[in-house]
Amino acid sequence: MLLTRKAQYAVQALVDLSCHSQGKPVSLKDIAQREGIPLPYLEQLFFRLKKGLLVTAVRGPGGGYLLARPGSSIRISDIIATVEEPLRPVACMDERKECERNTRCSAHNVWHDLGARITSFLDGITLDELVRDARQRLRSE
Amino acid sequence: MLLTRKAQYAVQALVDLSCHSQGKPVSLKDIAQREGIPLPYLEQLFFRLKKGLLVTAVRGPGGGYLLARPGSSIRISDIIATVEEPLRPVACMDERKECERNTRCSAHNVWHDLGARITSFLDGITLDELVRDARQRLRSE
DNA sequence: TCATTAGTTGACAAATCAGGTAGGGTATGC
DNA sequence: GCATACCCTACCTGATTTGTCAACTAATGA
Repeated sequence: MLLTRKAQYAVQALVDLSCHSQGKPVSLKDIAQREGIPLPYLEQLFFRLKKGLLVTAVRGPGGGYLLARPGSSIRISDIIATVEEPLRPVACMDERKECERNTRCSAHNVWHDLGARITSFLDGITLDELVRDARQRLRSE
Repeated sequence: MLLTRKAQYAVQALVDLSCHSQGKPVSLKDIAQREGIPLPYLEQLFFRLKKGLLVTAVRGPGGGYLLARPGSSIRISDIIATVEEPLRPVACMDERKECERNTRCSAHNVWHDLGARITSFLDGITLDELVRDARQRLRSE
């Protein structure tokens, strides 16, 4: 599996946040309830999202989180990169330590190209696009 | 990670087999040595590959495995599908049991489209193409 | 000022899964 | 009849993911 729940949760939560914000902070409690995500787990995720400068926190009563920048400038790949380890189609594609069989691996190019396609696909979708989708779905129900 | 070692090993092993066969069976021992794959693990894989009708076995001394059909008709996606569980970009894309949040999941379409792209990419590459690559690499060394 | 809301942070437990091992078997050719 | 090589199942183990707990800090409103 390419993406773990972490990434799914993060994307869903940010769509939810964006949908329900209207300029005001949204509490994790609300997001957790609406999206069916365990609250403490969501807290961990938003801790990372904040460090990754995708959201800002507002403390105290009526507080919550806000998008740190417009949803049109947040790509799905940004979200994923913030909460997960770097994506890789196969184990040996890890950039940090070069695959010891790289040179002889007959399929190396395949994995490499596959990774590039995945990345470019996720680069091409913004949070706003998902929000629009979600709004449409809500309306049509 | 999208693909496990199982898939990598299987692809590599079949390329190796195809490269070294010349109509005669190739033993797993040889493949294991050349490719650096644990022999008992390779046996497990080829058990599946045989059930998946990608290879045929020849028993006894001088035996080994043969491709069950021409490498030009074996797609990378065939190999992967045979040894691994169905590919899925995220956990909830499992076809067997429908994701309970499918309907509300704001990112569902993204995961779905991503999966389709990955599959079509791997559908488009045949074993023979990899074999040609591998031969070229051997020659240029 | 004090109760309440809500984010902060680290430790840790449960579950899952990849990767590999063990250890039998069975067919074949010499 | 024995060495070779495939056949098949069951199991182990360590890493990772997922989720929980608990104690804390900060901000706000009554």
